[in-house]
Amino acid sequence: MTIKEVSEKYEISQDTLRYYERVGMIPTVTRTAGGIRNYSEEDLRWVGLAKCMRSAGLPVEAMIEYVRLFQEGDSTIPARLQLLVDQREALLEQRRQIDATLNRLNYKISRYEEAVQTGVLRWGTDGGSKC
Amino acid sequence: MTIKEVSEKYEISQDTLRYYERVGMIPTVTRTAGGIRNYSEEDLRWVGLAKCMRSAGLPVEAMIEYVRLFQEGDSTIPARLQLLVDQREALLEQRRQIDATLNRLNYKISRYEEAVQTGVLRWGTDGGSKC
DNA sequence: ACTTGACTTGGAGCGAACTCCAAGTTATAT
DNA sequence: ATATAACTTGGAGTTCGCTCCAAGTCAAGT
Repeated sequence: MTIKEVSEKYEISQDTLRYYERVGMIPTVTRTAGGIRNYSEEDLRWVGLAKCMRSAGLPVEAMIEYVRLFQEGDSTIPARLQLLVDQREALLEQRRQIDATLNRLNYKISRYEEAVQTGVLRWGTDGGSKC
Repeated sequence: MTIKEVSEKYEISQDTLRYYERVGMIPTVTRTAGGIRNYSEEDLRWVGLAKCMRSAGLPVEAMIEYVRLFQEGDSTIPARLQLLVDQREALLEQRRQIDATLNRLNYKISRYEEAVQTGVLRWGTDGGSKC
């Protein structure tokens, strides 16, 4: 699969695909004899994983480290597990923050909807929101 | 309340507090006769709101726009409502991404935990994860 | 053989959100 | 009165994650 096709399939720019490879966020991609990228099934799985992690906001650095450990072989399995657990914890924390902010946003939105209806904007000190 | 106290209370650096004010993410803070920041209750509420929104990853630009509309008065209430609704939608989308990534991460973690126990790393094509 | 278009690398540039610095001013403690 | 610490502004610098560019190479069609 060419870089163009991968770019379209995953909605990632060609520049970004090359960047991911360059910094080690995915392992070096298979090439043709002429040196042109020819993504294999496995390459595509790495692209998919990279896209997934980035879309949730996990740092590029974490993926780089994961790929590095992966390439070092089975002895790094415990380290990889630890890394994944750490990143999961980060995502759970991020989700808690989002939920707290959603609560606050929902409260404000309800006040504003009321205001748009009645013309009166009631101002609690923000509903005692925890965030 | 001095900038130092606010910085400690909200765990935001003094530089960041000044930056938020400078770019308009919070309205201009009350000053003493000598020109030193003396955060009022209302100023603190703005700081709290800014911190909340940023901790969830909402763009500084959105808060700047919200503050701008707020200062323009009641005629902007519908616009503010719209802005808040848009930001809520962005957060909900972000949370969906996080959940998809958590699913994938949980799957991988379970495989790795198994591997650490048994010494065998079973490799599905990633559990058919949707992300 | 030649043109056209897609691809290559290396490196520079960019927007977001801080973060740091310099030079000067204000408040506090002796 | 004076040293010291905390504050002020304006602007420069940093990090992250891309994104763009230049100069050159490769591949496909005529």
